[in-house]
Amino acid sequence: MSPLSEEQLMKRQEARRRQILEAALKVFAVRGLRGAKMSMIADEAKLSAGQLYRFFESKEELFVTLIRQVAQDTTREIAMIHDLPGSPYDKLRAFTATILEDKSTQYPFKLIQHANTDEDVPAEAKQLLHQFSVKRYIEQLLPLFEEGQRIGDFAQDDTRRLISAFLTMLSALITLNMPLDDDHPLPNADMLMRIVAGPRSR
Amino acid sequence: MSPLSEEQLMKRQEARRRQILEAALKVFAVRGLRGAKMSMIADEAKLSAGQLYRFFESKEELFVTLIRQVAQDTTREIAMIHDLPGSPYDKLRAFTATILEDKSTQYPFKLIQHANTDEDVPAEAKQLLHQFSVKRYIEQLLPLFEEGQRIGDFAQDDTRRLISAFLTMLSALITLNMPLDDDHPLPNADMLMRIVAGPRSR
Amino acid sequence: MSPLSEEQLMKRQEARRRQILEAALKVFAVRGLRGAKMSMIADEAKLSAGQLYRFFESKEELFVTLIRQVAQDTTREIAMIHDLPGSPYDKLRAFTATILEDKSTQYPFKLIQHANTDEDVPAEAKQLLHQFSVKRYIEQLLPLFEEGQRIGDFAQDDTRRLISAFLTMLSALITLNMPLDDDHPLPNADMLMRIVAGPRSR
Amino acid sequence: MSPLSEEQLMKRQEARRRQILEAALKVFAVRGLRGAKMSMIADEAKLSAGQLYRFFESKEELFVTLIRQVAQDTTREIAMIHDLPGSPYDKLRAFTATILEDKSTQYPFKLIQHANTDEDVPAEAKQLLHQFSVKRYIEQLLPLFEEGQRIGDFAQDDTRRLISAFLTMLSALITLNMPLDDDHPLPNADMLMRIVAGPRSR
DNA sequence: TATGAATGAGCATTCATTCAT
DNA sequence: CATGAATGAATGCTCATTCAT
Repeated sequence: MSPLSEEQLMKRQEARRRQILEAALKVFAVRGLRGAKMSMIADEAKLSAGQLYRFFESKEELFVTLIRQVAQDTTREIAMIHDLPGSPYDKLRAFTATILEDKSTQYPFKLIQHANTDEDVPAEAKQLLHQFSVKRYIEQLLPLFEEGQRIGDFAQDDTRRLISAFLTMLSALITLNMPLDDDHPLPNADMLMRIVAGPRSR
Repeated sequence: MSPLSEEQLMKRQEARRRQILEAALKVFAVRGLRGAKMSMIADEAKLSAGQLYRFFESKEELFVTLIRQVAQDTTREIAMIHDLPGSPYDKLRAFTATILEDKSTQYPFKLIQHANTDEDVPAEAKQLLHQFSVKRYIEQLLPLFEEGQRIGDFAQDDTRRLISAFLTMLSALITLNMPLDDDHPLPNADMLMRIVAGPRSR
Repeated sequence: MSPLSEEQLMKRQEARRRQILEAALKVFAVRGLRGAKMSMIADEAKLSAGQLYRFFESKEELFVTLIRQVAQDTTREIAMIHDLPGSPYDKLRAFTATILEDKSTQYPFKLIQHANTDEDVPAEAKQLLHQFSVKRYIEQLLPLFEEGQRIGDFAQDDTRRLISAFLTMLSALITLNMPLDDDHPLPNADMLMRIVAGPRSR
Repeated sequence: MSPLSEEQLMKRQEARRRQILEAALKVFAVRGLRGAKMSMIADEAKLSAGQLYRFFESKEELFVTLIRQVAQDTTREIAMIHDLPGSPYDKLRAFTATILEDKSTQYPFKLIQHANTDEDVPAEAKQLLHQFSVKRYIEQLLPLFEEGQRIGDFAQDDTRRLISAFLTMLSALITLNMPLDDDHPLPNADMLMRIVAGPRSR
């Protein structure tokens, strides 16, 4: 008989699995599918490379699993925007600021970027993202943006297109990750909100 | 023996070198440092793989050389903004639109993005970019932005910071290259100009 | 502490050991030395992989042990031929038919084939087989064949050579296991007996 | 320009390719698909492992290519039986003797055996063999056997089944390759012909 | 000098064997 | 003792770089 109860084993398995996914998220987010080495993920997760294969059949499966999870997580993350206080503008601004400031929040977005732009990303991963993340984000944010437009705080563009533009810029900004120039920080949430608010009339 | 004069030889050498750099630009821009294979660059340049090594010691040196050249080229490219017609806003908008529409103009920017975000990019390349390209861009655009701010068309942020933000977003947008969502196109020049124009007062 | 007496323990040990050998026989017979995975043997024996190593130092030792045991078992198996009814021809034919029809009887023969033909089989195993199994089989079958020859049912070849040829063909047939062609079954016992009976005079 | 003419290059390529196939035949025949290491094939062909991949995409493709070629070669080999002198029995006996004596003729047969019995052999290879080799062999030998039966030299079994049995035994014998016992050689052609001739009436 | 063939180091993956629990 | 998790050596395959021709 095993010295650990079935339940304990399951828990440990699950913990280990999460540990790997967390490590893989960091490494894949930073280095992309090709740049990430299984050994790096193993190191980051503090286990041997061989162990990874007890949980995931291949590097590719690990990547796709991560994409799947990230699609879920970010959906949940975005859902929380509605609970923030204030007007639609305030909510979106606060949400944006949080993402731009919190490094760990950025990993998922960076991973998504890599999945969208890297070569040799399995088609399944690209599919997953388009079907389950971006489109869903737009639908999630639709009420907020419509309200923002209704009360005149948001630009009067086509709503879905406005959301898409905003997400694109936010995503790009996160991926960029590094200020182009040491003396000047990355654009902040206020800068980004100009996209949404629309231009000052000149 | 040689049917070519010394001078002709030099010319051929130089042409060959430029040919390689041009090919490398395309391939590195699209696939990044790791994704680009020397064989792809050789194919694109219509040369044998061995020839690359007569001009560049290694893939890495080729990459760094390219970065160095691109830093120069883009400086020249940006300088041309001053010759465009109209107000500072008009000039910047036209410049932005051109870049977003013309694929070949995008290669240098994509390369710079890769250099900034990819792992394993030689520190020297990152240095080069920070020192000689972005800072220089900012100084180049400074008069234009100051004029734009003076006549009230541009937001009243710290000027250098405003330029930095604009360039970051432009750069990110170019690199992104792919719309996040099939149904919605990339943000266009007008969207991007909202960053510069500043927010509509709410 | 132990709820089992020394003797009971010994018994359990011995049972366990037999259980492993039985499982290993099946797996090695079907997949050969290299194709057999220790985990498959463990599964087949309904034990953990680690347990195998309490009884056998290595995969190789397990294999050699098995060969040793199989050499003994088959000797006993063959001895039973003498108890079959009828003439030497009848006995041999019945024996052959049984082997060709009964899958479980085939495991030992398949294992022997693998041991003889696979690369990387420890020299010790090959030795063992030659010394203790085939030679012994021949000696065991010698009286039967001599009697068969005496009464004119068997071909008048050198007796040992005739036995060797018959065993070789039988062994090969068992190992082959798969008909070369879907539409035609494997040669049966009667076909094989032609070797022993000798050719029809033409 | 290349220092070698196009034609010379092609020739060398082709020679190299044949060199690899020859080496692979030996190694795969002896060790099977799994047991054969690409490095062994490279060694046998006197080139580096990396080179193999300039000619064949993968170990599997190399294996399947070999199977395809062997299916052709053996068909040609067998066709030559009709040119041998004497009666059908004489022809078949001479053919059998040649195969059993000439080691190099045995590689293709051994390879076919491995392809038929090893685990993890690509389905395509198994298909190829059943479709293009065994069935074809039977059809090729059909006239010979029918003639042999007509003149009473061959047993009166179903002709195709008789051929199948003969081929199976021949194939098994070749694969076995090693005499079961040092003191007794492998069955020879005459032994094998007993299958075809049918049993001596007892 | 130009070619592309050859090498070999690097990485994904598998599995015998060990060992913490 | 029993388990199965962990390790690491081995092997298929890729690709930067070198070098014979």
